[in-house]
Amino acid sequence: MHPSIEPTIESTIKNRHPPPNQTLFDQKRLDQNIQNQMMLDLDIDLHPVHVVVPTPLWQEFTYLAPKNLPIGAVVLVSFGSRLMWGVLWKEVGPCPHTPKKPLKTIISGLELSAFQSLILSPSLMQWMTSMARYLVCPLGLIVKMTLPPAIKYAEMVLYTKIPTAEMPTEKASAVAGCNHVASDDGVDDGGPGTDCETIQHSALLLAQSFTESPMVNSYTGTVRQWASKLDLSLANARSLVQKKELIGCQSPALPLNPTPIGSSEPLTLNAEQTDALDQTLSGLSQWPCVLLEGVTGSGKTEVLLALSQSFWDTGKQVLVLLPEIMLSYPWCKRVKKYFDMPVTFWHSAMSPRMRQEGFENIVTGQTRLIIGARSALALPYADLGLIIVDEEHEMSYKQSDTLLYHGRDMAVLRGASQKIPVVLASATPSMETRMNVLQNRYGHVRLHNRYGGAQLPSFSCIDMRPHPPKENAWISPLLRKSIQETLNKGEQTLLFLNRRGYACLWMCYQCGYRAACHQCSAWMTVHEKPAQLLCHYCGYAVPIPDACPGCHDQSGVLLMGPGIERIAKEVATVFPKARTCLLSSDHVGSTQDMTDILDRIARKEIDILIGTQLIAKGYHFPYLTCIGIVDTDFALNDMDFRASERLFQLLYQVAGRAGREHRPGQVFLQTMQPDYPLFKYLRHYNWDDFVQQELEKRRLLDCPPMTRMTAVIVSHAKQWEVEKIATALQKSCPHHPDIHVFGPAPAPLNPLRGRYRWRFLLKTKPRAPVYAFLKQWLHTTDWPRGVGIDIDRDPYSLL
DNA sequence: AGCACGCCGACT
DNA sequence: GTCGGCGTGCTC
Repeated sequence: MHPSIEPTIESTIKNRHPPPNQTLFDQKRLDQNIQNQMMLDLDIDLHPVHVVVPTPLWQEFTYLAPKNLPIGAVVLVSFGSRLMWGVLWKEVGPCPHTPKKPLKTIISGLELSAFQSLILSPSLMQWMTSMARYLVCPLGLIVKMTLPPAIKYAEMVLYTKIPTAEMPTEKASAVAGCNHVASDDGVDDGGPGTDCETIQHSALLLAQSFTESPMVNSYTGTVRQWASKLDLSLANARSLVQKKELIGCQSPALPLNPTPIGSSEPLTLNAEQTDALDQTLSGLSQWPCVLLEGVTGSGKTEVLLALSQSFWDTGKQVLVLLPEIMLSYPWCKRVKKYFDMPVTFWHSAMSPRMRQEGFENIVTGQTRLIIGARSALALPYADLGLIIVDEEHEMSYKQSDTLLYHGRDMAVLRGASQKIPVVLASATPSMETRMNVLQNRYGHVRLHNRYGGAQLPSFSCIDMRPHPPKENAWISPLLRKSIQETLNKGEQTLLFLNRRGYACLWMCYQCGYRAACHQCSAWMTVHEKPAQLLCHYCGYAVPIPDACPGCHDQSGVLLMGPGIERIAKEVATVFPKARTCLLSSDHVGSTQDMTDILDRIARKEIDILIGTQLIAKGYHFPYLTCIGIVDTDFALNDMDFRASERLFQLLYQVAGRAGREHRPGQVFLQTMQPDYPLFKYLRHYNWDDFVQQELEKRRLLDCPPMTRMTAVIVSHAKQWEVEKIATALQKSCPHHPDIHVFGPAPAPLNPLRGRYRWRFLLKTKPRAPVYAFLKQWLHTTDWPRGVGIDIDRDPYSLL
């Protein structure tokens, strides 16, 4: 049995799915076949093991596995009606539970035991367990992140090349046939269970003989990697395997490719950066995690790249986590500037081909720099040496695609589990990270100055009270004047307003009807570009009505609260000649759109940018010198305890876009409350004092980071069902001295997406046994269908 | 979560 | 008569 036969097993089984007029494939016969094949052909000892499959189930599933398969091996099993790749998690005792049916046998993993590169390390598995416990979710969901769906795991087999000239034919055939030795009964003299060891042993010898021979190219890779190395099509590379020119081999000892990295342009750091690099390196020997805090434009990225290089030099992989995939473009440009090395991207918007290629490169260690979104965090890296979490404070790290977790926190957890150093980078670190620094749990390195002597832009408030903004006049005369001056100088302006669309409310003059979302109890936002009313919470959209649905009046509507589209309209009338560009998630569909726009800005093809928080991130605009913050007052009334922190970070980041090179920048903040304390700190970029008073405020309110919180959300399509369950839960709530349960209370914005939600809020002491508490409370009874119980650890949104 | 099975309405 | 809706139940 050659390893290349392995995918064939999979496809054979898949082909057994019911041909049109036949009954379903006979699972029992299939199992028997596999088992027989294993027993007869290979005479392998089987034992019961738990395999964790990527499903959201709390049960454990027991299979029979060959004894030589290691814990952590990635294996194919038949699960229900389909085949799934899972992880051989643990061996189970001689007498596990008594299943009604005979246990199924692992389908593959056997051939791979000698050749596969995919075996999860104990420390990775430990992190996965910790993560499942933190999230209070089944392990299967974590496995789903580590082994993403739609990856062809059967193709993860490693091959090495037999140089046709040097390799004697007999040796080659002996090598290629080494598996047959095992499958031919009687040839091998070993007793039961030794065959696989034989395979492994010969494979090992083989691998050694190759790597030790100077004549032989020791490159090791998957078929796909060979195809790209030899510049062949995948099919041609596969035929090399058929022709035995590529033969299965064991994963070589890491570092795989300690080849030096070419550099296009030397990466030179200034004195402050060099100092920061040294401090970070020494900090990482002291703390598991170091915060690199640098003002916007201080050249953090260069410090991080220099740091990464020291890990690449030892063959280690570096993972850079970004809150938005859009940010990978500026990062990639910076990398390409200094290093001539392959970069692997990992995010949700990748094509299946890129995904497969990237996964193979990550797992085999072919790539040493991975730039990715949160989802890249759980992958089974060959040899991860450093995790960088850029823009550490970004709340978008905590978003729920499938599971609700904070990318930064899980990165720190993985670092701790696997002894991988973690660097958090930000100009405006979060209160949580700040707190960890204050408690001496993290190291702290600062960059105080902008790179190349650039200055932070001057910051001034424009008091809007004397001239309150009028309909279609949201830009104050002072700001207008400044924009004009900037235009005259041929420089760029950014108008910032964190409100998508045209207006945030559609309201009838006559009867006061306000357009609301049917599913979310939220007002519909008026959009112009696709002309529609849109719910920002669930995406429900309707055409803008011609007449008021309430009173059928056609005379007119009031559009309350300007969005950026409306500001754009005002700009068009005030500065008709200026070239403008709208930047929000509604106007930028893809990474490509974003890179196009960023390039246009860099080429000075745009004079006035009008954008939401999308532009506040980490972009570099050399000609941007004037920033107008149109309105932030709405944010001052936010009930969320993190509102001030968020606003400060947002405005600080927006301000950081200006005056990045030698042109000094100016920021104008329009407000009705110029005396608001936050603005006082902001004007002087006084982050430290802001943090101090903010932490004091949190202490008084008993809020994070002084205390930990967990939200438990009960949801159902019917209002009274939720109330019933919430009340029942309140009664059954256990008691623990370190856990205080508040609620239940109906969530704000009820219903959301057609579901009613009630919330409990748990405030807990640092070491409180939250997992055990929640398991006992919520998982002891089976809830009726339609009931949702969601747990949000360290919630960031109170919605 | 998937996916199959199962039991009722509108169609070539 | 079937195609197809989604309710229910299972996955070693």
